[in-house]
Amino acid sequence: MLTAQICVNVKTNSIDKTFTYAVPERLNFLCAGWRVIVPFGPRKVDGFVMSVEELPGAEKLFDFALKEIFDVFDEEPWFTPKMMQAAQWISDFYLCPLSQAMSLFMPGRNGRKISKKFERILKLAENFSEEDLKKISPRAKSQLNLLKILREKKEIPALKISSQVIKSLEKIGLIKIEMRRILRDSYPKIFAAQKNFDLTSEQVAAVKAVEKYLHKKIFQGFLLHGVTGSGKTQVYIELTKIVRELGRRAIILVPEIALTGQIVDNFKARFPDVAVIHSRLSVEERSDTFHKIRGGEVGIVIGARSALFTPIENVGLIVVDEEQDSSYKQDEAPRYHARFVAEEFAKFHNAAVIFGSATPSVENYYRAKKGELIYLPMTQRIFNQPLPQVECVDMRGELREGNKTVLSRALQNLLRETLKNHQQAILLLNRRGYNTFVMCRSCGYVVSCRDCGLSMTYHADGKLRCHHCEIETEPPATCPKCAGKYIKYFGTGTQKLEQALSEILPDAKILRMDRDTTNKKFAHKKILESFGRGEYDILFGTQMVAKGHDIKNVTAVGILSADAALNFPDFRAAEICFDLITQAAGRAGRANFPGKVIVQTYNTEADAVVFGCLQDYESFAEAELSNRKNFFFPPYSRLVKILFMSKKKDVAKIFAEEVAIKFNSEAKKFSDARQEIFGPIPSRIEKLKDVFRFVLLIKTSDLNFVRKFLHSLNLQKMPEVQIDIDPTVTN
DNA sequence: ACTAAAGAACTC
DNA sequence: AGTTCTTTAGTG
Repeated sequence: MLTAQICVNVKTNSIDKTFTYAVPERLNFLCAGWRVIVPFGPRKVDGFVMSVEELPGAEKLFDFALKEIFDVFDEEPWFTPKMMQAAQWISDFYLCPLSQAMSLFMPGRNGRKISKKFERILKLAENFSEEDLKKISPRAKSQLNLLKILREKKEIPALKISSQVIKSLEKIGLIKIEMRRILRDSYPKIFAAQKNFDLTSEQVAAVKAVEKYLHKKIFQGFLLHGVTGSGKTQVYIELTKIVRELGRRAIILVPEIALTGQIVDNFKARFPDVAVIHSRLSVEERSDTFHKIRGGEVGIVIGARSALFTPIENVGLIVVDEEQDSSYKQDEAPRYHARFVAEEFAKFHNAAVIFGSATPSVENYYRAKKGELIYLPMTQRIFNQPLPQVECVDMRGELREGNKTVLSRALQNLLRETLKNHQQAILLLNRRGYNTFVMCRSCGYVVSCRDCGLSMTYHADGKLRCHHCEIETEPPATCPKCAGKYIKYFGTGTQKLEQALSEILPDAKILRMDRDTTNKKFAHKKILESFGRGEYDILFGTQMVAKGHDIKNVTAVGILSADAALNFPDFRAAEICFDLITQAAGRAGRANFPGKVIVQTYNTEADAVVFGCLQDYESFAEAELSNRKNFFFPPYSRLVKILFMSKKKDVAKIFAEEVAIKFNSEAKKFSDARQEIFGPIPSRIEKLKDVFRFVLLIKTSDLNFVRKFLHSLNLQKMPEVQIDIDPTVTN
């Protein structure tokens, strides 16, 4: 009997095995990779064929009757062997069900039918000859006309041709009709020729270093550490050219596609076969892109982290641009880190992986120092532009001297001067909304979200909004706790900054960019283009103003609250703060004018601020590494976060305590490696929709041991437990 | 003794 | 996840 191992796509953790199904005769062509529909219990679900084998006497091997596969989903296998290998690896490493890992490789979460658009194409019949023209009555002018056009153009869409004409010509066998799939692509083709500048010697060196490995077709990781404006993109392009000439393909990962329009444009302008993949594409667009990739028409895939999960074959190069960016981590299951997965995939493909950044993650910097990654430094900006001059302003001093606004006097002066010189400025304030929290002056009550307990932000439309779950409420007129009337609004968000700017600089044309103004597709691009054309003087907003664009006339940058990032209770806070300062500062003075940057802070002594203002990555990284070493944080350890949930507070906590005790005793018995377990502690979001949440955090130098331990307790199968390997948020 | 509700087991 | 089977708690 022909049987198949099927991974059923049901949304649950408790199933992590395949099921054996009988393959009916009419589906005897099935092989690994097909998506199918199978009966499962009382219902029908979609599933993935993991393997097909002839099992003689299968009827007797099981003490139940095998069910038959019901139907197929597509016209061809959906998963390539590489995709299945990769999914299996993700499932094993991140302790998630295989079905969940497989679902990453589909345009939508489940295999629902996706509408495909077809058009009818007219062609001349193969045996068409000049003689055939005479067969047609001279009165049938439209028919003759069509044949003549087809003789010239070989094919045309049927849409504009009268159906009667097509019918009669097809009837006598002079033309044929083909169906062709229309592939939707919302990215316009770019034809503008890009100037090719001569590479700097550092760029040449970087390209040469990688090129050796590209030719050898073996795995190797690289850290391309280039200051902002050093031309990392050009290095990616040169390497992609080499890989394409070798007949292999490239994957270029960028943090969030909306913020990185320029990299897409640069690639599209130079290569004819670029596909763009990211989460804002519709399922249909993505499905069409998959189809193109599967057909081998695509040489380069650019996109956010999900661009790793396409049917691309024969990959020679994977680039992870801005590798330190936290958006590479998926914060829902499967909780993979695209930076790590990219490296693993590069191993599968015998490809080179390039991590690029102006401020590398200290993890990768450490690996580069050890020689695990080949270090490619680029310290010079192209055209030898000087790095901008950075000044640090202590906001405690401003307050003492009577300036209560969000803009220090130094920054106000810089903005005035910039406007006077007809140059542009960028201001970064990493909080959206109007006021960042609402508090009762009498009892200190802070209005917080009913579901997740985080403080609510007041928005200019008069609503309070939770920035975690986006729930909306009306602001209370009196305190819900003590009924007091003195409800006050504190903290400045981008909306309030907008008002402050228009008061301080009434003549300036200002443009806000944050999540609230960039909801629509391509809104980022439109805002940046408009600013780039000089239609505004000041662009201000959240961190998205600091990323991935290059606007020539920007000479001033203000970072309004550099240490807001520092106050997050997270071991990466300093790194994020340093990164933010460097990114923002890098926007200034990229063309002919030297830039000036003002960093406002309440914490002038912090390493991240001090070295950030000095633009001294090495010193910062060394200081940070020594901190990480002291506290046994990555790269000196790896982290595993386990979240326990329950409607009853004690149940979650007690279970977590039991796991912690068990871990300690098992670790003592079976592992010599250094490991520490913390908790249970209440999660940052202590209670979400009536469910209590407790966290255990494991620091380990033996990740395999921890994974085996969790597996032995079957924690990955429990719906009330979430496992996060290499978490970015530890609470 | 009986019933309703909560938990556990199972899905080829 | 959704369904069914099993155990437990609640009722008079």
